Amino acid sequence: MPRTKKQFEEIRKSSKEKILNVALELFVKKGYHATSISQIAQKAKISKGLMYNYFASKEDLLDEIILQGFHSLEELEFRTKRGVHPQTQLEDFVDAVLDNLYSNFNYWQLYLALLVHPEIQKKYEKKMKQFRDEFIQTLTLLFKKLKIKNPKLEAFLLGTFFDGLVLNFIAAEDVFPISKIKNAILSKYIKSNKVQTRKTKK
Amino acid sequence: MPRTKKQFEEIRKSSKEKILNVALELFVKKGYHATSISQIAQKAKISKGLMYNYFASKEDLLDEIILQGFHSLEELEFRTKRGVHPQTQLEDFVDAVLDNLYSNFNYWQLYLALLVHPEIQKKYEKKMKQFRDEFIQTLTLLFKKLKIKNPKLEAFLLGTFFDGLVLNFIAAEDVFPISKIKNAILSKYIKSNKVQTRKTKK
DNA sequence: GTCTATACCAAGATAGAC
DNA sequence: GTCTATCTTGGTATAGAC
Repeated sequence: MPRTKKQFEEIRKSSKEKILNVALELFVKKGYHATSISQIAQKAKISKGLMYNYFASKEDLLDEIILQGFHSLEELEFRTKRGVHPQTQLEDFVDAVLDNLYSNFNYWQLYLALLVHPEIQKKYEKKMKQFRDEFIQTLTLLFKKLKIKNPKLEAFLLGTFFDGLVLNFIAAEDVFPISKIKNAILSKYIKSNKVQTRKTKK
Repeated sequence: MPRTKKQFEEIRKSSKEKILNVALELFVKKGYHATSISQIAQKAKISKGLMYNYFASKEDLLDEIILQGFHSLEELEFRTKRGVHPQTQLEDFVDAVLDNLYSNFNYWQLYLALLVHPEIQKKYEKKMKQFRDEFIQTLTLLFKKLKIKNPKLEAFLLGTFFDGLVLNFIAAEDVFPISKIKNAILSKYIKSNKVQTRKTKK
């Protein structure tokens, strides 16, 4: 019996990757503890036993997913181009964050889920703190260039807002368009009436 | 020595309340699924069996806690005083939210923990949506009075910011003082240079 | 109202066949 | 590499004594 393209594709795709993808999806949707190995195996169409060929334990599976997640999040380009007007730099930065937030949504969601429970958070504390610090630092520098008062506080506030944004995207059914959000943010920091000088990607 | 009805009542209440408090603490710290009945019983210094005298199941316990949480959150006074300058109304509103955020921190944290997992969220969806809608509605009205452009979008943005704030209070070790945060928020919506007209509570 | 003992089950993990 | 069968543990929940 000949196999369809899709079937072939599925067989070809490595089992490990399938497990990782399915596990991420379920961990995000139901939470780590509420998701059982059986559920993951079932959805990935493999046996429970096979799981343990690729991962030493359930926790090990989580670790790999989170590592993978941090890697994706780190693609966020923190460095800002030199020689460009700081106003444009801020715009680029906000663009980059919002883009990343959309394209890596699953990982952001996982990141939040870790963040809300102090005990769980501890394990990945160091990497998370590093990520946050880098974020705040870049933004603070940018605000300084823009001559905004209390640049560090403002950086914290904007970072905080982005966290809330992820949260709301998870919860909300009626989402505000990203371009409106972007412009609303920028207008708070850039006094010019013509904030929207360029088209947003989305 | 015979006990009165009232005394029994009080004993009953105190045990139950102890369970509720301990469970809230553990659910928030470790998460619902990661917390076992044994752990709750141990920390509350009661037996596992007694748990089931007060609550039909672990899930029932969670339900009661969440109900209690919503009740606390609802104490937030959404209605704004009439006859007062809208600028002051906004200030009062922000004050009220920040105060509530501090005094009911545990419940806000629980609220976020529910929010991050779509599957869990579904169960309490209706109550949560109602709470959010009321919040946004009040704020939108206030922004309209203040003649701010896109009042509904701005209300969403500020609500989003508050969500992020809870998240950051959970995660961060170095927290910005509440009065600075308050002033930073207000200065974004009130153009006057003299935002800080009154002392904040904290 | 509170405890101990225990039933029952589902989850994580391993062994060994193919 | 993948499966099925099985072990082991720890969890929820119940029964019954005090």
